[in-house]
Amino acid sequence: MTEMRNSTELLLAHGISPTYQRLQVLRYLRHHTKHPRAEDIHAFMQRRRLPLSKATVYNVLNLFVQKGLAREIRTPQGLRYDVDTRPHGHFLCRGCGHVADVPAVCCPLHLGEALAGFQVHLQELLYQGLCPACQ
Amino acid sequence: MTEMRNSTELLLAHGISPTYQRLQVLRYLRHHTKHPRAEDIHAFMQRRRLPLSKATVYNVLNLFVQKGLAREIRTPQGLRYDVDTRPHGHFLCRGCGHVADVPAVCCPLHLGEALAGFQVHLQELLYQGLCPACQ
DNA sequence: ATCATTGCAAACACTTTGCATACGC
DNA sequence: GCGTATGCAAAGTGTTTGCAATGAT
Repeated sequence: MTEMRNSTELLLAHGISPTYQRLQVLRYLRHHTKHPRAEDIHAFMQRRRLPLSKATVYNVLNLFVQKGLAREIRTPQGLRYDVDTRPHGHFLCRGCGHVADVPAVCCPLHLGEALAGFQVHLQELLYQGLCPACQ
Repeated sequence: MTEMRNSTELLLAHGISPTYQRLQVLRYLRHHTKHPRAEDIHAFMQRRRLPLSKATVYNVLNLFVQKGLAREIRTPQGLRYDVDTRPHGHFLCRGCGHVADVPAVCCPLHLGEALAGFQVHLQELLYQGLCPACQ
């Protein structure tokens, strides 16, 4: 991913004080585009012997979501995280478990008369099936 | 809901033997359009003193999903169930927790070139926000 | 009699929380 | 030094599972 700004600035811009652990999590999210689960992040840090407990991973991720820096992807295998908060959907392959991005084109934020009077704050679009490699 | 066929026939048509408990769950789903959680179904049966354990509720719901008789709706508050398996989305109100249906018009099953080569088996579309009554 | 279904309770996975320690301005 | 963040372990939640009892054909 092209880093438009460095991760410290990104945290500050979202009103989050840039601690060591938060930076590690953010950097992981920005460089690993596989939509990881909390467990993946924790395991990675453990492997690298970076200090970051599981509780902190969850705390940090929830903080990011709350501050609008990341979003959750609800899959049958639990929550995954994505630093790309622009409207777009996801495709979950039932074969390999990989989660791919789906362009926003496919998920209209504007509902037209279908939901007139409803205030939409968030949309989640998840496709499930088989990716080319798993068919 | 208009019962096109009775619930026993519906079970049989999906290759499910129509036991008492399965019929109760199916009837509940067909008559309560609020997209209930497993817990709601269990609580309802308890109140009515109908014999149906929590484990059986989960077993039956999973069986229905597996047999294509119902679908899961993944919300921040857990799984909800819907007997309407036709493609359509849902709107979750963050105020009252109500889940409303969103017409299929808004959720294209055909992805065009966006996901060419991917086999789509299932799509889930969830909007979150505030319903007219909660604004 | 046999096979499927149910119910209970225990197990389970994932996430959150309480509280003491450690850190940073 | 004080307010905040972290880490550990325990608690919580929603769901699944093992197994014995029950029910149906």
